[in-house]
Amino acid sequence: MNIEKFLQQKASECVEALYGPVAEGQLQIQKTRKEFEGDYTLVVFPLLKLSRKSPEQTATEIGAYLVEHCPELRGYNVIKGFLNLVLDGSFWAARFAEIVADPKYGFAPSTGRTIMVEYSSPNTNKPLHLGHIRNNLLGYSVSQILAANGHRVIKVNLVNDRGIHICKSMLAWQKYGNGETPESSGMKGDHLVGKYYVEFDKHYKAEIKALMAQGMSEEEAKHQAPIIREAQEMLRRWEAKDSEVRALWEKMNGWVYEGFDKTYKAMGVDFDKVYYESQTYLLGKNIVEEGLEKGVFFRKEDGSVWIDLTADGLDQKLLLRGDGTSVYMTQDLGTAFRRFADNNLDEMIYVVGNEQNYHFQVLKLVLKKLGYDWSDHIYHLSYGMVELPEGKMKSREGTVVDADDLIDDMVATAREMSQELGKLDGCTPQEADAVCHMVGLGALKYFILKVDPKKTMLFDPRESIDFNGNTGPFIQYTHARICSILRKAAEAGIDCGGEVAVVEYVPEEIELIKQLVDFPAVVRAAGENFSPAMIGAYVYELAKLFNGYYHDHSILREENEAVRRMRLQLCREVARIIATGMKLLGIDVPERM
RNA sequence: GGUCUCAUAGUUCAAGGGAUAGAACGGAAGUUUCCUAAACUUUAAAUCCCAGUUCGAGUCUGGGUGAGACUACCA
Repeated sequence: MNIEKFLQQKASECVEALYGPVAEGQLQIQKTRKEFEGDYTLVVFPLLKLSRKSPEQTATEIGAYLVEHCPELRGYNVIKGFLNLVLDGSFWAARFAEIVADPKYGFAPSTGRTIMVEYSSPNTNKPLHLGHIRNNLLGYSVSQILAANGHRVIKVNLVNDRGIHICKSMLAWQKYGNGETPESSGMKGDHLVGKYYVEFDKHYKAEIKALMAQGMSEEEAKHQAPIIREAQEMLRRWEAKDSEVRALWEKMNGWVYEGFDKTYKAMGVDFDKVYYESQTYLLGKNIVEEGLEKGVFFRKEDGSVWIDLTADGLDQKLLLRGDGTSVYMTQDLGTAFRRFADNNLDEMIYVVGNEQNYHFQVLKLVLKKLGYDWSDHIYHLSYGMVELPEGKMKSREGTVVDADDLIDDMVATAREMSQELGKLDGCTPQEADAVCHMVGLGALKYFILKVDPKKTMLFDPRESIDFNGNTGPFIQYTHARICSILRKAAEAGIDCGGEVAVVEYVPEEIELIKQLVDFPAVVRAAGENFSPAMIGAYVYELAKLFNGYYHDHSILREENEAVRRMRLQLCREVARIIATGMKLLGIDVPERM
């Protein structure tokens, strides 16, 4: 049950009886801040116009009325314009019993809505880096959260597998690779291809420099450098379906996919459907035709097609080149159309960095102007860049943080710490590996997801990600501790099933129950805001509350059997919600660590 | 130049117009004969500047300052 709504209803009846009709927004129920006594607080300032009395007097009148007419309330106190309400212990016992009885606690019933989430969308010319990690973790987590909110979610990846940048790697490999393969070099496929992308750039730069030394302008040199012309020729051959180029393309992309699969697997993300740009890049031309017919687009003398968005505060935007070939926007129009038509989508979410805000603004606007109402159901989940202390990552300057390296580092750090603390002494090597992977990735994922997606975040590789404090491992540790208690209880043959025993709760127990009660509302809010960070903050708070409780109160040593049983049940529910919440972030929790 | 985003302890992050701005790391000081000390407790430390709206502003509005992104017939 939603307690805020419940109290709002009660307060509404009360105020109506005392002062007359009230509007919805005038009744503000919020959780009472820790430093005051009470569970929920009614802010009475908005009601003063109705009551025509002082804040204190109004609050006192409402409080007295509520306590008299609402058996769930045990008492109230007034501080300035704030009416703090204290709920009865039996009320919390009832809420707790509801949670225990609900195996799908926190999950909403099916909404019947279908939402597609596109994320990852890598280029196949270089390995994944830290920026991709944020994208992947966000996309996966948001998908989980939306599913928990009752939506049918289709996770898709649109792989950018064609274009001049792909040809650059291919050409460099052909020229300088000497037939090197992932097997012969022992390199992961995506890294091997990435190496040749860098190699291309090196030669390209050298050629530009040489041409400029001969007196050519930089601009011209960039166009005239033989290696770039060769790459462009390769792209033309690719588009003409030249069998030799296509074979090379397939071979090298195959290496990359093998590498990506490993990275995705290590990160624990997956997709329901993978699109390849080589198969979608011709889409959208019919939409361009349609736009021309409708007079929404116009053609310039050279044959290129544009839309004029100056009236909307934007610029003119190219939609089709003069030679009839597509640009990014063309295919995005086409794929959006195709996706809505084929999947009967209610919503389409693009997890793409905020550097493409402009692109998505245009995309939505163009579709809107064409009369497609579903453009309102396109949402660009625009996340901020991950910056290094020196600023933005630049692949050409070698300042990128490689995804595989980072994951390996995190797992290695987890292993070192575990060994230092002697945490995994009784485990088999397999169990130890699994825990180190869980903890290392938990640290990385939580570190990234706890930050509000839309904000630019900073990552300092020199200060490695923490394992103490507001971190993934802290939460995982809390879970492991609870599991340990439950294990010991089971070994001792202590039964902790059955009805929730109604007993007096200590304040820390009420706090824990309150936090558990909030879970469904947090899941809903996280879904509405596409914000894994909200789940992270919630689970951290829950873990922190539990650690304080654990420190001060004995669970297994409690002598009163009913109290001990209640405490064990509380432990079990806390562990369950921690695990559930972390799952929504894509983070696994260990049973021991 | 134009459009947009951001600005909170030394650092990294929180705060649906509400009370004395929360955490964590780092700093200082403590806690283990007792369910895992990757824990717990205590402590010092912050809303970029100037106006405005409001009973009430970190939050909304205007102006400034600073940082970043975008403004390709690349994707």
